[in-house]
Amino acid sequence: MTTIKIRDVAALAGVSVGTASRVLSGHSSTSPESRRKVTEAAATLGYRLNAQGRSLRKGYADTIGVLVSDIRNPFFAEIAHNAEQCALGKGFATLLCNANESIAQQDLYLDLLYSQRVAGIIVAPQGDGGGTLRSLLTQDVPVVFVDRTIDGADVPSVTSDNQAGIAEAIGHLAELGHRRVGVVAGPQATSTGRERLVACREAISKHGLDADPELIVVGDFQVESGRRGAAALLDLPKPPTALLACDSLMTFGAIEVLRERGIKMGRALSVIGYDDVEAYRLLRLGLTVVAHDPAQMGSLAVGMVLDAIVGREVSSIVLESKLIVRGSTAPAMDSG
Amino acid sequence: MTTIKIRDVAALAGVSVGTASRVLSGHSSTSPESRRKVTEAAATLGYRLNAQGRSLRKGYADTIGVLVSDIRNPFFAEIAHNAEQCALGKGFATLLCNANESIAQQDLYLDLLYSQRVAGIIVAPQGDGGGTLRSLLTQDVPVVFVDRTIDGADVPSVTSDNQAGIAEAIGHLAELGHRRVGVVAGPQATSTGRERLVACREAISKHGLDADPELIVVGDFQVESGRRGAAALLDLPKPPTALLACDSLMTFGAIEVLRERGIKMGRALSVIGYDDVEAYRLLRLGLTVVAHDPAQMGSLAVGMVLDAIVGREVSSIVLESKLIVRGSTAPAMDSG
DNA sequence: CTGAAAGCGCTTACAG
DNA sequence: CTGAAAGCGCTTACAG
Repeated sequence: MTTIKIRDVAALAGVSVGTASRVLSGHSSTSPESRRKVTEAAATLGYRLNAQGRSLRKGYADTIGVLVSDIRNPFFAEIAHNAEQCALGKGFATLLCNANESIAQQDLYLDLLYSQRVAGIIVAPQGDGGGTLRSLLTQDVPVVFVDRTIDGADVPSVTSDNQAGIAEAIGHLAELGHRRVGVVAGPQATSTGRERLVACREAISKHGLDADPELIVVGDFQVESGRRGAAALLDLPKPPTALLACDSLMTFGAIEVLRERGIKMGRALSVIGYDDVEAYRLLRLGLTVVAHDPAQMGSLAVGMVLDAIVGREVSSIVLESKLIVRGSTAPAMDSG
Repeated sequence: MTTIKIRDVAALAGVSVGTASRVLSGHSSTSPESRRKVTEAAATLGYRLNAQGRSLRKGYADTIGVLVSDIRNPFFAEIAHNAEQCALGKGFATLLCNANESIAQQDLYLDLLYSQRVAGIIVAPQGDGGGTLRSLLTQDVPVVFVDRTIDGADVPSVTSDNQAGIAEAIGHLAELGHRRVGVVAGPQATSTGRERLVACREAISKHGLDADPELIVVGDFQVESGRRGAAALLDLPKPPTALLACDSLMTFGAIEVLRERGIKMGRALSVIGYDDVEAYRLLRLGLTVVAHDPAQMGSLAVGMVLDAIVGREVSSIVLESKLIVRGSTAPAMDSG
């Protein structure tokens, strides 16, 4: 069962391969008669295009690459899902890749996507922009950053206003009378991790809250680090009266610890989570969160990369990020 | 900035393209001297392989395709993640695609994967095996089904023993004295949806439970259908005393309804969920579940497809599926 | 160990 | 509208 190629279709249809190609790709002008014959022959033989051949000749493929940092993270799953659906609507298939929060794996998949000559790449990057990422940017494939950015890289991005969301969150806690706010920060190898931590420090200082460095622990955007971070904060000689976790997975971890210890959110401890993911709703614990919009990020990123592909100028977009107050934050109880 | 090709590397290194290719792909024998020169030239120029060219020539790519039914479903995200990591360890990059529980989209991506000439395809299929799927099976690309199967298709698969898990679940409820068990079943276009529903009916009949057809509602493996299904069951003139939802997303939906209505699980209503996904742990509501192992499914599927690629015989695997009893199931309260 | 050459499957100016 | 031919970037027998 040798795989059949356009030459076979042309032979059966009694036309040249050129004509067969023109019919099959639907581009140039063809006579109704050849259209009929070629279409019929292709159907009879079960012809299926070899994309390698086409792309090699055309110099690019009708695919875009989407590289997220962690496909099991519901926030990124949402971005990926929306990007993919949106791209599909515009005639581009998506190659979805998972960096698994590893720079080495990010580089590997970036290499893969480039070597597949995808028309464009959407990536939630990590690291310092060295390695494959840097060299990729010197190639002529459009790249768009989503959610995260790389310092100094001249790449259009769609991100959230981390600073504003965090400022609101800390401001809210300050208003409620909290002085010691514990922060489970994200990895400093990511722009979101850094920006949110900087914003925390600024807001803490601005409101004159306790700037004890012990109140800040750095996690890695994974559930387990949220657990460890929250536990460490609670075990402090002088524990915080409020907690802020800087992504959804770490928020999950933190909440688990509270549940295990029987600590009621909003009473003994105020808690603010990050990313208003669907799973929070299920918890029905009325979690106050810093919310932004992964679905919109995904769609906008696709729009940008498609614009870039056709050579249009694109500029970065910063989406809103805001506090949604629910029941998990409450006035501070006097701890001293 | 024209993209540089192997010819440029060869020129700079002062060797033929053949030698350059041999060095770069690391296959055939080459002299240390040419290795040095070519490697250096490639580095200097920032050469990056064009996978289109290579695959076209070799007839296949070092990639496998993984097509899941819904990337936002944590169960499939887990399968996808493990498959991808496992494949990477064996030197294969993964092209992850999302059918979004749509047969049309499944076909589209199947087409894409085949046209990319991936070395093998892992798919959680849906539908009757018509369309692209059928024609794909006549091609010579190895296909492995994961989680789901297609009736009559001669394709190796790694699945869970749905029948056993469901039998245990219903048996457990029968033992607790439940007579009216409500079932939120999965879509009948999927093998898992069908198998689980059949198993429910069998077990209900075997234990002499109430076989009222109103007690069975069919959903689509999405949260919203779990909500609707559970609501419909609870609104029955004679509502069930126990509920079984046949996948994790529908379980989420059902739980939401219970929470909204203030129904305590395990007291007023016994509940059994499906898939022991991580998110359940967070709920800390002690959900009794039918559990199976998506991570293992993903790894095993990769092993099978790689075996098939090198021409080894592979046979289907059925993994265990079992009931984990927690607090959400309790003896039936007399409702009459 | 190496070079010259053919060819993987496709598309697209170029003539006609 | 159509055919013949070149060429996309790579690998691999084939000689040497």
